Amino acid sequence: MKLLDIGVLSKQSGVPPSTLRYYEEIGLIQSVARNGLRRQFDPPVATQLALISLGKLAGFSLEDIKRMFAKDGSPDLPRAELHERADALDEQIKGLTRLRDALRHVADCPAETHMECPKFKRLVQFAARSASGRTR
Amino acid sequence: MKLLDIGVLSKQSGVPPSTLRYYEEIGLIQSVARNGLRRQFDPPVATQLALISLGKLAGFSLEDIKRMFAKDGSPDLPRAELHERADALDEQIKGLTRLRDALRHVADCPAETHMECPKFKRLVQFAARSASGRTR
DNA sequence: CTGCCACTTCAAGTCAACTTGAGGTCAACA
DNA sequence: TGTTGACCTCAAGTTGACTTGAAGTGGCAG
Repeated sequence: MKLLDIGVLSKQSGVPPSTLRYYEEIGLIQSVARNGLRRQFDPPVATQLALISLGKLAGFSLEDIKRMFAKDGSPDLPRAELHERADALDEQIKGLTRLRDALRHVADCPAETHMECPKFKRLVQFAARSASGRTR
Repeated sequence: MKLLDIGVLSKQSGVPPSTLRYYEEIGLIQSVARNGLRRQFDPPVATQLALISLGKLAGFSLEDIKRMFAKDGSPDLPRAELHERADALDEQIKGLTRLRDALRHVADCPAETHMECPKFKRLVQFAARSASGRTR
């Protein structure tokens, strides 16, 4: 199997080498060899990095993410918890969707006073409610 | 108009008083009066707080959020930028949706080796791609 | 064989977003 | 009138996620 030099992986993934080293230090990813000094990674690490960036996007801490995946990078949670996470994501998606709708409403609504606009308030309160099943 | 004591607002919104003071310090919200020592807030601040928590959920920094809203808390961006933000949210929602789908797939897929499963990889790579229009 | 450059380690620094602690104040209740 | 409790200020501490800097190394290009 062809290995990826840290520099190559970094370029490919957009993640700086310092961050890759940091991720390895905290056990989030693993290098499998060295070429001289240089870390070499298995290609699937690229998928892992994609997963990590998604996890961050979803607001998970690196610790959370670490707990969600085995060292080979494949998800490592009991079925039930996976569904729980997925459900939580659904909630979050709902919140973001309503925030988006609120922004679009504001862009199109001629009213001066959005804080008083019932439609706006409804959108925001609703959105915040579904958002309050918190992650961070 | 009835004002809210910081303690009341805190209880109502779930945001600790220390955080409310901090938010005021950085100019994100404003108290309008004091009762003795105690800060008093206008009720619409509650809506502002909802908006702030949504913004954080979406991965915006407090600085970003501050720039997006006028001091009265109503969104304060040119129309075009509002649409841009909304579009960015759409991208983020797509990413999260695919992450969710990936998690559900894993929960239901009997394969041992998700990192090799083409469906899983496809979901993740796709998701990461739409996520890379970055926010933070 | 000599540079060069991207890597290496390790410690320390940075930034955002809060929280905590010390020492003080006020109003309301017993 | 005195005590209580929730607030006040201001400075310093904390946590997570990195980045930066100093001092060193290894392989490849010329």
